[in-house]
Formats: sequence, structure tokens, C-alpha cells
Amino acid sequence: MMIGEVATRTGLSTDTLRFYEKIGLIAPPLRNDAGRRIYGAEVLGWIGFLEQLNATGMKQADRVRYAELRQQGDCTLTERREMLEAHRAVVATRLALMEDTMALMDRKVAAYRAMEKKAKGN
Amino acid sequence: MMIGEVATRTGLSTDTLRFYEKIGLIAPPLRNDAGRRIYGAEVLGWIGFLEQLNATGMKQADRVRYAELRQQGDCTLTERREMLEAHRAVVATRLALMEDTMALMDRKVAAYRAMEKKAKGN
DNA sequence: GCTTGAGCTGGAGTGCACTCCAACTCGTAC
DNA sequence: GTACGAGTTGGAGTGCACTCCAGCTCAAGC
Repeated sequence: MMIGEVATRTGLSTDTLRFYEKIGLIAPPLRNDAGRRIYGAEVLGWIGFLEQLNATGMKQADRVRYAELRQQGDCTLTERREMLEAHRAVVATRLALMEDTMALMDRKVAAYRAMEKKAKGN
Repeated sequence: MMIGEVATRTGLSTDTLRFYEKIGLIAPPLRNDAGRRIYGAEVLGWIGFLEQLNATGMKQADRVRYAELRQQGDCTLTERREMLEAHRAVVATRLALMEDTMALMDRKVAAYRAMEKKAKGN
């Protein structure tokens, strides 16, 4: 796969993919004779996971750290697990907050509907 | 209440409070004879709600829009309700994604634990 | 053999959301 | 009466996470 296909499949731009490589989120792929990046299929799963970490609010620096550990292999399992557990806790907290906010918005929406109805009745 | 007390109570900095006023998130408060901002207690609830919208990922521009509508009074109820409903939908989607990610992290943590245990056994 | 399109590099630019700063004014405590 | 702490302004600076650009190479199609 060349960079354009990875971009299409992941929804990231080619610029973003090269940027991710530069900062260490994605390992530098092999190159063909013309110097172009040739990615293996496994990069898609990795990028998908990165996007999930991203979407749940993990900071770039921490994602880079995780990627570095992953590169280093099995001897970093414990540290990676700890990172995931820490992030899990953060996500759990944010999840609870989101549920609160959903409930609050529902109450407000209901109140607004009631007021709209009342105004119409005038 | 002067700006320092609002800052302490809300956890925002005085700079952020003035910035929020400048961009229209907070209505300009009354001033005392020395030109200092005097806030009513109701601003605390409003800031709390703003922070909830913020923490659930509503963009600054949209929060400003909501604040503008709120300033304009009851004739904007419908638009505000629609904004909240739209945001609710976004939050619901993100919530589902967070739950997925939590489950994925749990699976990974479990797998890592298993591998750590196995490595120890060698 | 020339155009087109995808890819390459290094570096500059963007947008968001603050955050900090200099230079000033007040009101209170000593 | 002066030092101090909290407030004021306008404007500059920061950090994050991309995003864009100029100027280049290469392979394939006509």
C-alpha cells in the first residue's frame, strides 16, 4: 500500500500520515526503489487504535510515548498496560461527566419545549 | 463578587473570565466606582453549564452562539433547544465510541496481563 | 518525449483556546 | 504616605495538532 491508499482507508490525509511518522506515532515504513513509502496492512489496525485513543482524549505526547513502547517490543508490556489503565480511568470519568451533561441537556430541552408550548398558547 | 472570587469558585483564571467576556460567552457585568467587575451569583451556574458544554466537546464558536441566544431572551428558545438537541446527539455518539474504546482497552489490558504472567513464568 | 498524477522534502502557516505581560489604578493596612 | 494586593486595559505570545506549500522526482499513458 502506498500512502494515498492508507489515507483513503483511514480517513487521514497524506500530510497527517507523514506528520505522524515524523513525530513517531507510525513507524517509518519500507520504501520502494523510487523512495516511496510502502505500508503493510497492519498499519491500518494500528492507526485505527491511535484514532480511538485520540478520540477519547489521549494527548499526542502520550500516544507518541505508547507508540515508542510498542516499537520496543514485549519488554514494555507492563508500562503499556499501565498507560492503558490510566487512560481507562480518565475515559471512565469523562464518560460519567458526559452522562450527567446528557441528562442536564435533556432536562433543559424538556423545559424549553414546555416554554415553547406555553408561548404558543398565548 | 469580584473577578478573583469568581475565578476561585469556578476554577477558571481571571484572564480566562475576561477572555470569555470579550468573546461574548459571559455578559459584561456591572462595574463598581473604581471600574471593577461586580458579578451576580447567577454567573456561577452559567459558567458551570458552559464548562459542561466545553468538557463534552462543544466548540467555542457554538458556545458563543448559545450565549448570544440566551442574552436575547425567550424568543430564542427554539433555536437554543435545537442546539442542545444537536449537541446531545454528538455527545451520544462520542459516548458510544468511548464505551467501545473502554472495552477494547480492557481486552488489551487483560491480554497484556496474561503475557506478563507468562513472561514471569519463564 | 511530454503531460499527468502521485509521491517526496523541509519549512512555513493556521486555527483554536487560552495565557501572559507591561503599565496602570484603587483601596486597605501599617 | 507608602507598600501591597487585587483589579484594569490592549496586545503579544503559547502550545497543540495539524495543514499547506514550493519545488522537486518518478512511472505510466498517449
